[in-house]
Amino acid sequence: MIQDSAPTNPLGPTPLGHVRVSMTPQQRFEEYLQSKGKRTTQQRRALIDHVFARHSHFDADELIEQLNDKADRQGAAGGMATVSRATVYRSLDELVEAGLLRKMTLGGRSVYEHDYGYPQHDHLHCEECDQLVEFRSDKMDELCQQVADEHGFRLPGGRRLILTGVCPECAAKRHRRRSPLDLI
Amino acid sequence: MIQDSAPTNPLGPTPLGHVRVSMTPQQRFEEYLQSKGKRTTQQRRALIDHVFARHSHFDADELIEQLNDKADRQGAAGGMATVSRATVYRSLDELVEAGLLRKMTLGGRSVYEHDYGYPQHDHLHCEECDQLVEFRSDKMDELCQQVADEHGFRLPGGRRLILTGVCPECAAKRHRRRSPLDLI
DNA sequence: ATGGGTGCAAAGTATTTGCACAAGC
DNA sequence: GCTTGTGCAAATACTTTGCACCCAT
Repeated sequence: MIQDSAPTNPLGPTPLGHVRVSMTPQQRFEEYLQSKGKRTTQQRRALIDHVFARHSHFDADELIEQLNDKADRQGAAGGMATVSRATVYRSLDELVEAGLLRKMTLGGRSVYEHDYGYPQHDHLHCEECDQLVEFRSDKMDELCQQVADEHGFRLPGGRRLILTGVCPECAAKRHRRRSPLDLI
Repeated sequence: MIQDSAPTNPLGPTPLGHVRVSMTPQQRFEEYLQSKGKRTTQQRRALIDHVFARHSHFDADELIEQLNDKADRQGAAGGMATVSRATVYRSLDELVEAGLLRKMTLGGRSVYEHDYGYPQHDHLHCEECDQLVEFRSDKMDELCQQVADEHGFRLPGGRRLILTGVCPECAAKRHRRRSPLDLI
């Protein structure tokens, strides 16, 4: 389970605002599917609707669980398709290929976030609790580009930069563990 | 298989030089083992000798393969212990805990590099060929610290920053693929 | 001798794939 | 109807773990 930086407000405003785009993710996905001769299925629709309902980081397992919960809650009447594990993995690849999602690897598993309609940014990752915090820095943009240039690296589709450390909450826990006085 | 930036010269000078340390990695590991009441076994010795014989990035599988090759080549006479898969994984954890190795996750698997006697640095990672290039940047040091501070993150034991993109070689291949003229 | 260490094989975890059936177009 | 998509279950890749035997102290 990926912890976002504001886990108590999953439906709140996105941390970094958003970029104006002319199509909804749904429309863009449909366009992508058509251009590839692929079909618009109930599963693909259910998946993209769910994924773009809110801005958060997630992995395949969370998504599978959430989709199945949702389908269960709506019951047979809701007409909501269930989506199998294999289809979720296959669809996530398509959404990445379509430029709608961005994939990154964090401590052994794949984590996804919105790419379409969302600005370039980097991440702070807490290695203790897995929390993922987004940040923007113009200086970082420049510096990354400079470093990449020096080594001939291209950063197509935007870079992926992850700064791993320990978040404030976990740092506090660590400190507490080391200071028995707090327990008196 | 992890590609290092200078794969043709595995025994050459380390990319970023090294830091003077008062103990060899072997000595330091032995010290760590003793402090933990652990034992100096043939397997642990074979492993640390091999790992610190040259500066490179590696994963568990490569290490297992290399150790077994080495033991085979030396034959029964060489007295070189074989090291099982499980022991390699267990020992790598110990070397990380001892501060001798640094572990990072790259595209789904764990990759290790020297930490002891090696300066702080960051990595460029090619997402096509998995090549890993080290770089040093004072500006990056400052900027990372600043970003971390702003978000209350601590970067204990040195940060881990990975900049993912496409290396010069893979960028060239990509370009070639898109330019059929090159094939005429 | 004795408690930690090792090897083996089995179990986990995350993801991919082959194939028969279902469903868009 | 024809082809793509889906679900299932098996396969794969990487890592961890239980346990009986081994060996460093």
